[in-house]
Amino acid sequence: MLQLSKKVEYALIALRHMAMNSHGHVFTAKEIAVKYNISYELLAKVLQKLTKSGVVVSLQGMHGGYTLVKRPDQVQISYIINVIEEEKPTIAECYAEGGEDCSLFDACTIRKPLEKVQHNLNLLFEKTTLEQII
Amino acid sequence: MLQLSKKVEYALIALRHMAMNSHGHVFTAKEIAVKYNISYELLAKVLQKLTKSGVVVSLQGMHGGYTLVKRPDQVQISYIINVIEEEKPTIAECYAEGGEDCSLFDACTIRKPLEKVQHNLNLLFEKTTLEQII
DNA sequence: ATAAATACGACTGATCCGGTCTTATATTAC
DNA sequence: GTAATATAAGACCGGATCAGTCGTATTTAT
Ligand code: SF4
Ligand code: SF4
Repeated sequence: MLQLSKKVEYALIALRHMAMNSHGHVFTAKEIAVKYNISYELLAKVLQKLTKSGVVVSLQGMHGGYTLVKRPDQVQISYIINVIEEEKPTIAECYAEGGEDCSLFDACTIRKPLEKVQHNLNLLFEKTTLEQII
Repeated sequence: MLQLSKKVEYALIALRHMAMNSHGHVFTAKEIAVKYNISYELLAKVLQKLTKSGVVVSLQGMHGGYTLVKRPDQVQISYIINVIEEEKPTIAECYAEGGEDCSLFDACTIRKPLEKVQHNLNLLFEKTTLEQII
């Protein structure tokens, strides 16, 4: 309940790892997975998503790997979650994109008031960047 | 991901319903379930938990039901979640009570920094009370 | 006695999620 | 040009969680 998924945690751990060390350095999925005891295949998929979203760039082939290309203070946690989960973090399905198919939608009396909570959650995850977790 | 469970939503809807109407009034699980299109049995279990935690009191037998006994501004959402889920809302298992059995615990580098986010989430759910969603 | 309500635990089906496996492709070293 | 090493991408699986249901006991007003 309310918890970040493992994939998001792995993304944050990997990104933090990259941010901590010299910028421009290339890290392989394997070395990060080993260092932090993360499933290699899973981490690889996470890094692939981060690549597609432009947070890191990848180099294929031998001596390949991933490089962080955004400034840590420009990488919002909300963005990472959005990239990995492929949806924004919401406290109820009706706040997600096109999520008006809750059967209670019309009768629901808490949707409107909870928008404030949702908004505050957005602010929290937006103001928290990679830099904060270094 | 990050979403409140249906049970928590049902609790909030029911509590709001009670708070809106005259204090001291007795509401049955059935009438609330019908009004908001919620599974009766599920709502009943939710109200039972709220009873055990002292947010409402129950009257058994005919003409029984539930009555809100706390002032809306005294009922924190964090408390409701805690009661219904039987655990505090956390963004990672390691922040839950006795939740140090994450296999990454030692190697994890984001646990410490994310405490701040957890703390802010706590504040958000604590400062949000039933009164805010009326 | 009967009806109407809460109390409580067992059960079920669907969905989600962490993790694995397989195959393809790209790049470098030799 | 072949072997080695890396990313890319998608299929697959087993366990856990969760919304919802059911059955049964108990309480209380009429
Ligand atoms: S409409 Fe109400 S019940 Fe449905 S998801 Fe939104 S808040 Fe929850
Ligand atoms: S220790 Fe790290 S990986 Fe484990 S639950 Fe806490 S934050 Fe997540």
